Amino acid sequence: MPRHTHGLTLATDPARPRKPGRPKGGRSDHTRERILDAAEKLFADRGYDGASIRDVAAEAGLQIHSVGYHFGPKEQLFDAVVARRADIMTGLRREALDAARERAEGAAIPIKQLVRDYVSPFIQSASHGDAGWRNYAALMGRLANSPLGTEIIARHYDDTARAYIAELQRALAGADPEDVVDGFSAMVSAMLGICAATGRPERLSGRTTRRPPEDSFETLVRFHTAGFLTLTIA
Amino acid sequence: MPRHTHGLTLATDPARPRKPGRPKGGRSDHTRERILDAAEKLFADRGYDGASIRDVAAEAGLQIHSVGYHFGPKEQLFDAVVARRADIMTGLRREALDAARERAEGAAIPIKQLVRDYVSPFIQSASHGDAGWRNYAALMGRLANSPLGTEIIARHYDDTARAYIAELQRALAGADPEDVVDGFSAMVSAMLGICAATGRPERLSGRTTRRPPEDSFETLVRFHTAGFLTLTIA
DNA sequence: TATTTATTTGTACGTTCGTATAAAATTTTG
DNA sequence: CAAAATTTTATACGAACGTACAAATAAATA
Repeated sequence: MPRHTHGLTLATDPARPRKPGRPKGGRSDHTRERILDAAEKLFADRGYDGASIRDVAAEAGLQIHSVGYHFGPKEQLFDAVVARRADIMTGLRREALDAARERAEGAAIPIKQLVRDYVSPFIQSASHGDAGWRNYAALMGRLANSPLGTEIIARHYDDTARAYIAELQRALAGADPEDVVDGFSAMVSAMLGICAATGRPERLSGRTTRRPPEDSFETLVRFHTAGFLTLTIA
Repeated sequence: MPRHTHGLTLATDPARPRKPGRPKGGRSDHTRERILDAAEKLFADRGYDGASIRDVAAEAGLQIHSVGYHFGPKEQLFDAVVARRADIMTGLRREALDAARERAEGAAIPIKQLVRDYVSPFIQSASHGDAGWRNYAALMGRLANSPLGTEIIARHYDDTARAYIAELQRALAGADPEDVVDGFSAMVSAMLGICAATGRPERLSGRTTRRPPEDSFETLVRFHTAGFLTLTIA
């Protein structure tokens, strides 16, 4: 019977092929992680429709049907790819928000702190994480303005996004709440753009090598903090 | 012999089917515009790989091969869709830049003016233009972080983008030029996000109806102008 | 009026797509 | 050791894909 449910474990050795038969200890997580890594890479490079399940299986060194066996239809695989790291991302953002609330002792959290806390986990992962994180960052950029993408993003990111927006609105008491949402959306778009590695910044600046996302981090924080602060002066 | 070249004309009656045979006055532009409109809509809704040439032909009320006859391979059709309105967009931005230069009389152009001039044509078109412009805006949002998309964007938008960036760098003399490029990228991302109609702003703000891009325009200009201005205070 | 050119229609080819079925292989369970 | 459960391999199916070819039709040209 297929298992379309999953629990998150660490990826292990991604190179060794597997012989048929039931594995020891009931752990097929090894294979599952391999599939997710391959799908993450291919979805990032070619998009949802551009990457085929066959390609994913080949990239993972498996037969076609193994993918469907573990994750069901393509859309569920896609969701699983997004969900895996979204859970980590959301955990870090929630922690940071809780810590900031404690430090503020009932007062509003400073804007700069909110911007930094939301953006930092993503940029740090895209800068210092493994290749998987870089693929994930590129994938999220591609997803951002597509119908299927925003549906999945909504499922995994919107709750935390709303929590940050609520704090931003509190800190920007005089501002139009809709403007704050626009500012938040701009911040997220900029964050994704910095990590997406499209090559456009290089083309626009005449650079030959890519500027690491980390180097843009402080600029992004200051830029958007300043943007938010002008929203109060209506 | 197929004609894979084109000249831009106005779209005409998009509903009447066509009988075979050579049209009067050598004008097949009617058909070409119909195809571009259909492709624009479907590429925006489903992405490059998600929209098939068959769907495009059906949407335009034509047979499959008419599309290939007029535009050649799929990628050339895609480029033609982007190019059509990119030429208009670039024209407006160039005009605005020339006018601003004249008004500045040799001095640096104010940041707010540059932001407004670059963003305004796109947002105004997405707000007040016909359905084609709204589809185009959604399409550009989808393209932004994909390899094929950025390649095509580079071809049709980068020259003008560099001209604006040069003026921004001049107006922000103290700032790191790379930071200015980051700011410009953030501005473009925000512009696209506002026009993309993904439904995410509604979900994040609890709104039921969509906020028209026009209502976000002044906010976007102020927000990003403020962001640019902080780049000088290193 | 006869010929050429431009555009559309209709059909077809080979490939790839997502998904399904069947069987083999190995561990776990009783 | 036998039976059940799990995960792999292998193969297959109908549908849809991008592209191409040939024929038909009507305007333009001579």
